[in-house]
Amino acid sequence: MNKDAEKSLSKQRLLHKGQQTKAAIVEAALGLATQIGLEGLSIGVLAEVMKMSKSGVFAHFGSREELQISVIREYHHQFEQEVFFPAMQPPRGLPRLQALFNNWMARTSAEIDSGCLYISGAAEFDDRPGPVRDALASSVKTWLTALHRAVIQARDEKHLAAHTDATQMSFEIHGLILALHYEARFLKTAKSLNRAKQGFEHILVRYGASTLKD
Amino acid sequence: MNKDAEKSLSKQRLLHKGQQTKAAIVEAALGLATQIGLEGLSIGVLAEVMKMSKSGVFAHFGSREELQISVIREYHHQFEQEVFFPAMQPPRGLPRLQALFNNWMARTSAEIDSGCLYISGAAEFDDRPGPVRDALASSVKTWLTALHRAVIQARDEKHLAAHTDATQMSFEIHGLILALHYEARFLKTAKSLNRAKQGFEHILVRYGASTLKD
DNA sequence: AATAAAATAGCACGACCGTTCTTTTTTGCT
DNA sequence: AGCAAAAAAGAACGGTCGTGCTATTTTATT
Repeated sequence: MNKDAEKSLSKQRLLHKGQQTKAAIVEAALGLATQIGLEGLSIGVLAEVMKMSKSGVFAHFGSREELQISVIREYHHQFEQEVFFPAMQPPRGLPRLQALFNNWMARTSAEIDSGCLYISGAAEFDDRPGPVRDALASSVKTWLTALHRAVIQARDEKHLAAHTDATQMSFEIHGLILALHYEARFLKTAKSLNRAKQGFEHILVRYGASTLKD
Repeated sequence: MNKDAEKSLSKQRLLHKGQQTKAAIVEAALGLATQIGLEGLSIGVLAEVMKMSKSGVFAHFGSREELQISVIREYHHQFEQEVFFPAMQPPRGLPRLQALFNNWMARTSAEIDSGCLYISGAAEFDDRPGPVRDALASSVKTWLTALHRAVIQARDEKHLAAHTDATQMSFEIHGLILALHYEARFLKTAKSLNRAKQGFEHILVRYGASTLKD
Protein backbone atom coordinates (compact mmCIF):
# COMPACT_ATOMS: atom_id res chain seq x y z
CA MET A 1 0.00 0.00 0.00
CA ASN A 2 1.22 3.47 -0.80
CA LYS A 3 2.39 5.13 2.31
CA ASP A 4 1.66 8.64 1.21
CA ALA A 5 -1.86 7.72 0.34
CA GLU A 6 -2.28 6.15 3.72
CA LYS A 7 -0.90 9.20 5.43
CA SER A 8 -3.14 11.65 3.68
CA LEU A 9 -6.05 9.39 4.37
CA SER A 10 -5.32 9.42 8.04
CA LYS A 11 -4.76 13.13 8.04
CA GLN A 12 -8.09 13.88 6.51
CA ARG A 13 -9.75 11.30 8.66
CA LEU A 14 -12.72 13.15 9.94
CA LEU A 15 -12.01 13.07 13.59
CA HIS A 16 -9.33 11.63 15.76
CA LYS A 17 -10.82 10.16 18.86
CA GLY A 18 -10.18 13.28 20.89
CA GLN A 19 -12.04 15.76 18.77
CA GLN A 20 -14.80 13.24 18.36
CA THR A 21 -15.48 12.99 22.06
CA LYS A 22 -14.92 16.70 22.41
CA ALA A 23 -17.69 17.29 19.94
CA ALA A 24 -19.91 14.93 21.88
CA ILE A 25 -19.10 16.75 25.10
CA VAL A 26 -19.94 20.12 23.58
CA GLU A 27 -23.18 18.76 22.29
CA ALA A 28 -24.14 17.47 25.70
CA ALA A 29 -22.98 20.71 27.29
CA LEU A 30 -25.20 22.69 24.96
CA GLY A 31 -28.13 20.57 26.00
CA LEU A 32 -27.41 21.31 29.63
CA ALA A 33 -26.71 24.98 29.06
CA THR A 34 -30.01 25.61 27.34
CA GLN A 35 -31.79 24.14 30.32
CA ILE A 36 -29.88 25.42 33.30
CA GLY A 37 -27.98 28.29 31.73
CA LEU A 38 -24.37 28.86 30.80
CA GLU A 39 -23.54 29.74 34.36
CA GLY A 40 -25.25 26.70 35.77
CA LEU A 41 -23.26 24.47 33.49
CA SER A 42 -20.84 22.48 35.62
CA ILE A 43 -18.06 20.15 34.60
CA GLY A 44 -19.07 17.66 37.25
CA VAL A 45 -22.57 16.98 35.99
CA LEU A 46 -21.32 17.19 32.44
CA ALA A 47 -18.84 14.42 33.18
CA GLU A 48 -21.63 12.44 34.75
CA VAL A 49 -23.80 12.79 31.68
CA MET A 50 -20.89 11.79 29.46
CA LYS A 51 -19.94 8.93 31.75
CA MET A 52 -16.44 10.28 31.93
CA SER A 53 -14.19 11.53 34.67
CA LYS A 54 -14.25 15.19 35.54
CA SER A 55 -10.64 15.62 34.57
CA GLY A 56 -11.20 13.77 31.33
CA VAL A 57 -13.83 16.29 30.35
CA PHE A 58 -11.86 19.19 31.67
CA ALA A 59 -8.73 18.34 29.67
CA HIS A 60 -10.52 19.08 26.42
CA PHE A 61 -11.06 22.70 27.33
CA GLY A 62 -8.50 23.74 29.89
CA SER A 63 -10.96 26.00 31.62
CA ARG A 64 -14.63 26.38 32.27
CA GLU A 65 -14.72 29.57 30.28
CA GLU A 66 -13.36 27.82 27.24
CA LEU A 67 -16.08 25.22 27.61
CA GLN A 68 -18.73 27.91 27.76
CA ILE A 69 -17.33 29.57 24.68
CA SER A 70 -17.30 26.26 22.85
CA VAL A 71 -20.93 25.84 23.73
CA ILE A 72 -21.73 29.27 22.36
CA ARG A 73 -19.92 28.47 19.13
CA GLU A 74 -21.84 25.23 18.82
CA TYR A 75 -25.11 27.05 19.35
CA HIS A 76 -24.13 29.61 16.77
CA HIS A 77 -23.48 26.83 14.31
CA GLN A 78 -26.79 25.13 14.98
CA PHE A 79 -28.58 28.43 14.70
CA GLU A 80 -27.02 29.05 11.32
CA GLN A 81 -27.96 25.57 10.22
CA GLU A 82 -31.54 25.61 11.39
CA VAL A 83 -32.54 29.24 11.09
CA PHE A 84 -30.33 31.14 8.76
CA PHE A 85 -29.35 28.86 5.90
CA PRO A 86 -32.81 27.43 5.27
CA ALA A 87 -34.13 30.99 5.13
CA MET A 88 -31.78 31.77 2.26
CA GLN A 89 -33.66 29.35 0.09
CA PRO A 90 -36.56 31.64 -0.87
CA PRO A 91 -35.91 34.58 -3.17
CA ARG A 92 -34.40 37.63 -1.56
CA GLY A 93 -36.66 40.31 -0.20
CA LEU A 94 -39.84 39.78 1.73
CA PRO A 95 -39.92 36.00 1.27
CA ARG A 96 -36.54 35.64 2.90
CA LEU A 97 -37.43 38.00 5.69
CA GLN A 98 -40.54 36.03 6.42
CA ALA A 99 -38.61 32.79 6.32
CA LEU A 100 -36.07 34.16 8.74
CA PHE A 101 -38.76 35.19 11.15
CA ASN A 102 -40.64 31.92 10.84
CA ASN A 103 -37.55 29.81 11.42
CA TRP A 104 -36.56 32.00 14.29
CA MET A 105 -39.96 31.65 15.89
CA ALA A 106 -39.93 27.92 15.44
CA ARG A 107 -36.60 27.66 17.21
CA THR A 108 -37.64 30.05 19.94
CA SER A 109 -41.11 28.92 20.80
CA ALA A 110 -39.77 25.54 21.71
CA GLU A 111 -42.70 23.78 23.26
CA ILE A 112 -40.80 20.69 24.32
CA ASP A 113 -37.35 21.69 23.23
CA SER A 114 -34.98 23.82 25.25
CA GLY A 115 -34.60 27.58 25.53
CA CYS A 116 -32.66 30.06 23.45
CA LEU A 117 -29.09 30.52 24.55
CA TYR A 118 -28.95 33.98 23.04
CA ILE A 119 -31.74 35.10 25.31
CA SER A 120 -30.90 33.32 28.52
CA GLY A 121 -27.23 34.07 28.03
CA ALA A 122 -27.90 37.76 27.60
CA ALA A 123 -29.65 37.90 30.94
CA GLU A 124 -26.84 36.02 32.62
CA PHE A 125 -23.99 38.01 31.18
CA ASP A 126 -25.31 41.52 30.76
CA ASP A 127 -23.43 42.55 33.88
CA ARG A 128 -20.51 40.16 33.61
CA PRO A 129 -17.76 41.32 31.30
CA GLY A 130 -15.26 38.87 29.91
CA PRO A 131 -14.58 36.56 26.99
CA VAL A 132 -17.78 34.58 27.42
CA ARG A 133 -19.90 37.66 27.21
CA ASP A 134 -17.90 38.83 24.22
CA ALA A 135 -18.39 35.56 22.39
CA LEU A 136 -22.09 35.64 23.11
CA ALA A 137 -22.52 39.25 22.05
CA SER A 138 -20.52 38.76 18.89
CA SER A 139 -22.61 35.77 17.92
CA VAL A 140 -25.86 37.58 18.59
CA LYS A 141 -24.73 40.61 16.66
CA THR A 142 -23.88 38.47 13.66
CA TRP A 143 -27.38 37.16 13.65
CA LEU A 144 -29.09 40.50 14.21
CA THR A 145 -27.01 41.95 11.41
CA ALA A 146 -28.24 39.22 9.11
CA LEU A 147 -31.79 40.11 10.03
CA HIS A 148 -31.08 43.77 9.46
CA ARG A 149 -29.64 42.97 6.05
CA ALA A 150 -32.74 40.99 5.14
CA VAL A 151 -34.88 44.00 5.95
CA ILE A 152 -32.76 46.23 3.78
CA GLN A 153 -32.93 43.78 0.92
CA ALA A 154 -36.69 43.62 1.21
CA ARG A 155 -36.79 47.39 1.01
CA ASP A 156 -34.44 47.41 -1.96
CA GLU A 157 -36.68 44.94 -3.72
CA LYS A 158 -39.57 47.34 -3.13
CA HIS A 159 -41.28 44.78 -0.95
CA LEU A 160 -41.25 47.32 1.83
CA ALA A 161 -41.94 51.03 1.76
CA ALA A 162 -39.00 53.22 0.74
CA HIS A 163 -39.17 55.12 4.01
CA THR A 164 -38.61 51.93 6.02
CA ASP A 165 -36.19 52.41 8.89
CA ALA A 166 -34.44 49.06 8.82
CA THR A 167 -32.94 49.34 12.29
CA GLN A 168 -36.26 50.30 13.78
CA MET A 169 -38.04 47.48 12.05
CA SER A 170 -35.42 44.98 13.20
CA PHE A 171 -35.81 46.23 16.73
CA GLU A 172 -39.53 45.66 16.64
CA ILE A 173 -39.15 42.19 15.18
CA HIS A 174 -36.61 41.34 17.80
CA GLY A 175 -39.10 42.41 20.44
CA LEU A 176 -41.68 39.99 19.12
CA ILE A 177 -39.29 37.09 19.40
CA LEU A 178 -38.33 38.08 22.90
CA ALA A 179 -41.94 38.39 23.94
CA LEU A 180 -42.67 35.01 22.42
CA HIS A 181 -39.81 33.44 24.31
CA TYR A 182 -40.81 35.12 27.55
CA GLU A 183 -44.50 34.41 27.47
CA ALA A 184 -44.34 30.95 25.97
CA ARG A 185 -41.41 29.60 27.92
CA PHE A 186 -41.68 31.35 31.24
CA LEU A 187 -45.32 32.23 31.64
CA LYS A 188 -46.59 29.30 29.58
CA THR A 189 -49.09 31.65 28.00
CA ALA A 190 -51.15 29.84 25.41
CA LYS A 191 -51.25 31.00 21.81
CA SER A 192 -48.11 33.10 22.16
CA LEU A 193 -46.98 31.83 18.81
CA ASN A 194 -50.05 33.32 17.22
CA ARG A 195 -49.40 36.59 19.01
CA ALA A 196 -45.94 36.74 17.52
CA LYS A 197 -47.21 35.88 14.07
CA GLN A 198 -49.87 38.53 14.21
CA GLY A 199 -47.39 41.04 15.55
CA PHE A 200 -45.22 40.35 12.57
CA GLU A 201 -48.14 40.97 10.26
CA HIS A 202 -48.74 44.28 11.95
CA ILE A 203 -45.13 45.26 11.44
CA LEU A 204 -45.30 44.28 7.80
CA VAL A 205 -48.35 46.42 7.31
CA ARG A 206 -46.72 49.26 9.12
CA TYR A 207 -43.76 49.12 6.78
CA GLY A 208 -45.83 48.99 3.66
CA ALA A 209 -45.84 45.31 2.80
CA SER A 210 -49.61 45.11 2.96
CA THR A 211 -50.24 45.44 -0.75
CA LEU A 212 -48.06 42.45 -1.46
CA LYS A 213 -49.57 40.02 0.95
CA ASP A 214 -52.03 37.35 -0.10
CA MET B 1 -50.58 52.34 82.66
CA ASN B 2 -53.05 50.10 80.91
CA LYS B 3 -51.30 46.95 79.97
CA ASP B 4 -53.40 46.26 76.94
CA ALA B 5 -52.77 49.72 75.54
CA GLU B 6 -49.08 49.31 76.11
CA LYS B 7 -49.11 45.94 74.45
CA SER B 8 -50.90 47.17 71.39
CA LEU B 9 -48.56 50.12 71.19
CA SER B 10 -45.56 47.87 71.19
CA LYS B 11 -47.20 45.62 68.68
CA GLN B 12 -47.71 48.36 66.20
CA ARG B 13 -44.25 49.76 66.71
CA LEU B 14 -42.89 50.12 63.23
CA LEU B 15 -40.04 47.72 63.36
CA HIS B 16 -38.35 45.70 66.01
CA LYS B 17 -34.67 45.45 65.45
CA GLY B 18 -34.96 42.12 63.69
CA GLN B 19 -37.33 43.13 60.95
CA GLN B 20 -35.37 46.30 60.53
CA THR B 21 -32.14 44.54 59.66
CA LYS B 22 -34.10 41.98 57.72
CA ALA B 23 -35.41 44.76 55.53
CA ALA B 24 -31.90 46.07 55.08
CA ILE B 25 -30.69 42.63 54.11
CA VAL B 26 -33.44 42.21 51.55
CA GLU B 27 -32.61 45.59 50.11
CA ALA B 28 -28.97 44.68 49.74
CA ALA B 29 -29.91 41.29 48.36
CA LEU B 30 -32.07 42.92 45.72
CA GLY B 31 -29.15 45.04 44.68
CA LEU B 32 -27.00 41.97 44.29
CA ALA B 33 -29.69 39.95 42.57
CA THR B 34 -30.29 42.53 39.88
CA GLN B 35 -26.61 42.44 39.07
CA ILE B 36 -25.66 38.79 39.31
CA GLY B 37 -29.07 37.19 39.16
CA LEU B 38 -31.28 35.45 41.67
CA GLU B 39 -29.32 32.27 41.27
CA GLY B 40 -25.99 33.97 41.70
CA LEU B 41 -27.15 35.48 44.94
CA SER B 42 -25.19 33.87 47.77
CA ILE B 43 -25.60 34.21 51.49
CA GLY B 44 -21.87 34.47 51.95
CA VAL B 45 -21.33 37.58 49.88
CA LEU B 46 -24.58 39.02 51.16
CA ALA B 47 -23.29 38.66 54.71
CA GLU B 48 -20.07 40.31 53.64
CA VAL B 49 -21.92 43.25 52.17
CA MET B 50 -24.01 43.56 55.31
CA LYS B 51 -20.99 43.12 57.55
CA MET B 52 -22.75 40.33 59.33
CA SER B 53 -22.06 36.69 59.87
CA LYS B 54 -23.41 34.18 57.40
CA SER B 55 -25.58 32.53 60.03
CA GLY B 56 -26.84 35.90 61.18
CA VAL B 57 -28.13 36.62 57.73
CA PHE B 58 -29.37 33.13 57.21
CA ALA B 59 -31.43 33.10 60.38
CA HIS B 60 -33.77 35.72 58.98
CA PHE B 61 -34.90 33.51 56.17
CA GLY B 62 -34.34 29.91 57.12
CA SER B 63 -33.47 28.97 53.59
CA ARG B 64 -31.98 30.42 50.48
CA GLU B 65 -35.24 29.98 48.62
CA GLU B 66 -37.04 32.09 51.18
CA LEU B 67 -34.42 34.78 50.71
CA GLN B 68 -34.95 34.72 46.96
CA ILE B 69 -38.68 34.97 47.39
CA SER B 70 -38.25 37.90 49.77
CA VAL B 71 -36.16 39.62 47.13
CA ILE B 72 -38.86 39.07 44.55
CA ARG B 73 -41.47 40.51 46.85
CA GLU B 74 -39.29 43.54 47.49
CA TYR B 75 -38.82 44.06 43.78
CA HIS B 76 -42.53 43.76 43.26
CA HIS B 77 -43.08 46.43 45.84
CA GLN B 78 -40.54 48.79 44.31
CA PHE B 79 -42.00 48.18 40.89
CA GLU B 80 -45.43 49.12 42.14
CA GLN B 81 -44.04 52.21 43.77
CA GLU B 82 -41.99 53.45 40.84
CA VAL B 83 -43.90 52.25 37.83
CA PHE B 84 -47.46 51.44 38.63
CA PHE B 85 -48.71 53.93 41.20
CA PRO B 86 -47.28 57.05 39.53
CA ALA B 87 -48.91 55.96 36.31
CA MET B 88 -52.31 56.02 37.98
CA GLN B 89 -52.03 59.76 38.35
CA PRO B 90 -53.06 60.73 34.81
CA PRO B 91 -56.68 60.24 33.77
CA ARG B 92 -57.63 56.74 32.75
CA GLY B 93 -57.35 55.73 29.14
CA LEU B 94 -54.51 56.56 26.81
CA PRO B 95 -52.71 58.92 29.21
CA ARG B 96 -52.40 56.20 31.80
CA LEU B 97 -51.28 53.65 29.26
CA GLN B 98 -48.61 56.00 28.05
CA ALA B 99 -47.51 56.74 31.58
CA LEU B 100 -47.27 53.04 32.33
CA PHE B 101 -45.11 52.48 29.31
CA ASN B 102 -42.91 55.48 30.00
CA ASN B 103 -42.32 54.53 33.60
CA TRP B 104 -41.66 50.98 32.59
CA MET B 105 -39.14 52.06 30.02
CA ALA B 106 -37.41 54.33 32.47
CA ARG B 107 -36.99 51.50 34.92
CA THR B 108 -35.91 49.04 32.26
CA SER B 109 -33.50 51.03 30.21
CA ALA B 110 -31.35 51.52 33.25
CA GLU B 111 -28.27 53.19 31.92
CA ILE B 112 -26.40 53.15 35.19
CA ASP B 113 -28.85 51.33 37.32
CA SER B 114 -29.25 47.58 37.49
CA GLY B 115 -31.28 45.17 35.40
CA CYS B 116 -34.87 44.07 35.58
CA LEU B 117 -35.46 41.12 37.86
CA TYR B 118 -38.59 40.13 35.97
CA ILE B 119 -36.55 39.66 32.84
CA SER B 120 -33.38 38.12 34.18
CA GLY B 121 -35.38 36.00 36.57
CA ALA B 122 -37.54 34.64 33.80
CA ALA B 123 -34.50 33.43 31.92
CA GLU B 124 -33.08 31.81 35.02
CA PHE B 125 -36.22 30.05 36.12
CA ASP B 126 -38.06 29.17 32.96
CA ASP B 127 -36.88 25.60 33.31
CA ARG B 128 -36.71 25.43 37.10
CA PRO B 129 -40.04 24.73 38.77
CA GLY B 130 -40.53 25.54 42.41
CA PRO B 131 -41.70 28.26 44.76
CA VAL B 132 -39.21 30.84 43.51
CA ARG B 133 -40.40 30.50 39.98
CA ASP B 134 -43.99 30.61 41.17
CA ALA B 135 -43.42 33.82 43.10
CA LEU B 136 -41.72 35.38 40.14
CA ALA B 137 -44.37 34.34 37.65
CA SER B 138 -47.16 35.48 39.93
CA SER B 139 -45.57 38.88 40.35
CA VAL B 140 -45.01 39.29 36.63
CA LYS B 141 -48.54 38.25 35.86
CA THR B 142 -49.92 40.81 38.25
CA TRP B 143 -48.04 43.50 36.42
CA LEU B 144 -48.92 42.28 32.91
CA THR B 145 -52.53 42.10 33.97
CA ALA B 146 -52.38 45.73 35.04
CA LEU B 147 -51.00 46.64 31.65
CA HIS B 148 -53.70 44.64 29.96
CA ARG B 149 -56.33 46.42 32.01
CA ALA B 150 -54.92 49.80 31.03
CA VAL B 151 -55.26 48.86 27.37
CA ILE B 152 -58.86 47.83 27.86
CA GLN B 153 -59.63 51.06 29.66
CA ALA B 154 -58.08 53.06 26.84
CA ARG B 155 -60.28 51.21 24.42
CA ASP B 156 -63.34 51.75 26.58
CA GLU B 157 -62.56 55.45 26.67
CA LYS B 158 -62.48 55.40 22.87
CA HIS B 159 -58.85 56.35 22.90
CA LEU B 160 -58.14 53.22 20.94
CA ALA B 161 -60.03 51.64 18.09
CA ALA B 162 -62.98 49.48 19.07
CA HIS B 163 -61.49 46.46 17.32
CA THR B 164 -58.37 46.62 19.51
CA ASP B 165 -57.26 43.19 20.66
CA ALA B 166 -56.01 44.07 24.13
CA THR B 167 -54.03 40.89 24.64
CA GLN B 168 -52.33 41.28 21.32
CA MET B 169 -51.48 44.89 21.97
CA SER B 170 -50.08 44.06 25.40
CA PHE B 171 -47.95 41.36 23.85
CA GLU B 172 -46.48 43.79 21.39
CA ILE B 173 -45.78 46.38 24.05
CA HIS B 174 -44.15 43.76 26.19
CA GLY B 175 -41.93 42.91 23.26
CA LEU B 176 -40.72 46.48 22.99
CA ILE B 177 -39.68 46.53 26.61
CA LEU B 178 -37.88 43.24 26.27
CA ALA B 179 -36.06 44.43 23.17
CA LEU B 180 -35.10 47.61 24.96
CA HIS B 181 -33.73 45.67 27.88
CA TYR B 182 -31.87 43.28 25.64
CA GLU B 183 -30.29 45.75 23.28
CA ALA B 184 -29.57 48.48 25.78
CA ARG B 185 -28.28 46.34 28.60
CA PHE B 186 -26.65 43.44 26.86
CA LEU B 187 -25.64 44.75 23.47
CA LYS B 188 -25.17 48.32 24.63
CA THR B 189 -26.85 49.47 21.45
CA ALA B 190 -27.16 53.23 21.36
CA LYS B 191 -30.51 54.93 21.05
CA SER B 192 -32.44 51.83 22.06
CA LEU B 193 -34.67 54.01 24.16
CA ASN B 194 -35.70 55.92 21.08
CA ARG B 195 -36.37 52.66 19.29
CA ALA B 196 -38.73 51.61 22.02
CA LYS B 197 -40.46 54.96 22.05
CA GLN B 198 -40.95 54.93 18.33
CA GLY B 199 -42.14 51.34 18.45
CA PHE B 200 -44.76 52.40 20.94
CA GLU B 201 -45.89 55.15 18.62
CA HIS B 202 -46.25 52.62 15.84
CA ILE B 203 -48.36 50.41 18.04
CA LEU B 204 -50.56 53.32 19.02
CA VAL B 205 -51.11 54.18 15.38
CA ARG B 206 -51.85 50.59 14.61
CA TYR B 207 -54.54 50.51 17.26
CA GLY B 208 -56.15 53.72 16.18
CA ALA B 209 -54.77 56.27 18.62
CA SER B 210 -53.29 58.34 15.82
CA THR B 211 -56.06 60.88 15.66
CA LEU B 212 -55.59 61.76 19.30
CA LYS B 213 -51.89 62.34 19.26
CA ASP B 214 -50.33 65.78 19.16
C1' DA C 1 4.35 -5.78 17.48
C1' DA C 2 6.63 -1.87 19.26
C1' DT C 3 6.56 2.79 20.42
C1' DA C 4 5.51 7.55 20.89
C1' DA C 5 1.64 10.44 21.58
C1' DA C 6 -2.86 11.47 22.84
C1' DA C 7 -6.72 10.76 25.77
C1' DT C 8 -8.62 9.62 30.00
C1' DA C 9 -8.75 8.43 34.87
C1' DG C 10 -7.70 9.08 39.67
C1' DC C 11 -6.76 11.84 43.38
C1' DA C 12 -6.16 15.87 46.05
C1' DC C 13 -6.25 20.92 46.77
C1' DG C 14 -8.42 25.12 48.36
C1' DA C 15 -12.54 27.72 47.96
C1' DC C 16 -17.20 28.52 48.48
C1' DC C 17 -21.83 26.83 49.04
C1' DG C 18 -26.29 26.22 52.20
C1' DT C 19 -27.34 24.61 56.48
C1' DT C 20 -27.23 23.12 61.51
C1' DC C 21 -25.92 23.57 66.16
C1' DT C 22 -24.31 25.98 70.17
C1' DT C 23 -22.90 30.14 72.42
C1' DT C 24 -22.77 34.95 73.04
C1' DT C 25 -24.60 39.46 72.56
C1' DT C 26 -28.25 42.63 72.12
C1' DT C 27 -32.84 44.03 72.66
C1' DG C 28 -37.43 44.97 74.75
C1' DC C 29 -40.41 44.78 78.48
C1' DT C 30 -41.71 45.05 83.55
C1' DA D 1 -32.10 46.76 87.12
C1' DG D 2 -33.25 42.35 86.00
C1' DC D 3 -34.91 38.93 83.00
C1' DA D 4 -36.69 36.50 79.12
C1' DA D 5 -36.65 36.55 74.34
C1' DA D 6 -34.76 37.80 70.12
C1' DA D 7 -30.84 38.50 67.25
C1' DA D 8 -26.34 37.69 65.88
C1' DA D 9 -21.97 35.27 65.92
C1' DG D 10 -18.99 31.29 65.66
C1' DA D 11 -17.67 26.98 64.29
C1' DA D 12 -18.34 22.95 61.86
C1' DC D 13 -20.75 19.69 58.56
C1' DG D 14 -21.07 17.50 53.96
C1' DG D 15 -21.18 18.85 49.35
C1' DT D 16 -19.81 20.71 44.92
C1' DC D 17 -17.09 23.63 42.42
C1' DG D 18 -12.88 24.47 39.07
C1' DT D 19 -8.37 23.13 38.60
C1' DG D 20 -3.65 21.00 38.95
C1' DC D 21 -0.93 17.01 39.30
C1' DT D 22 0.44 12.15 38.20
C1' DA D 23 -0.60 7.63 36.56
C1' DT D 24 -2.86 4.67 33.37
C1' DT D 25 -5.09 3.47 29.35
C1' DT D 26 -6.13 4.01 24.59
C1' DT D 27 -4.98 5.49 20.08
C1' DA D 28 -2.31 6.18 15.92
C1' DT D 29 1.85 5.40 13.39
C1' DT D 30 6.09 2.86 11.95
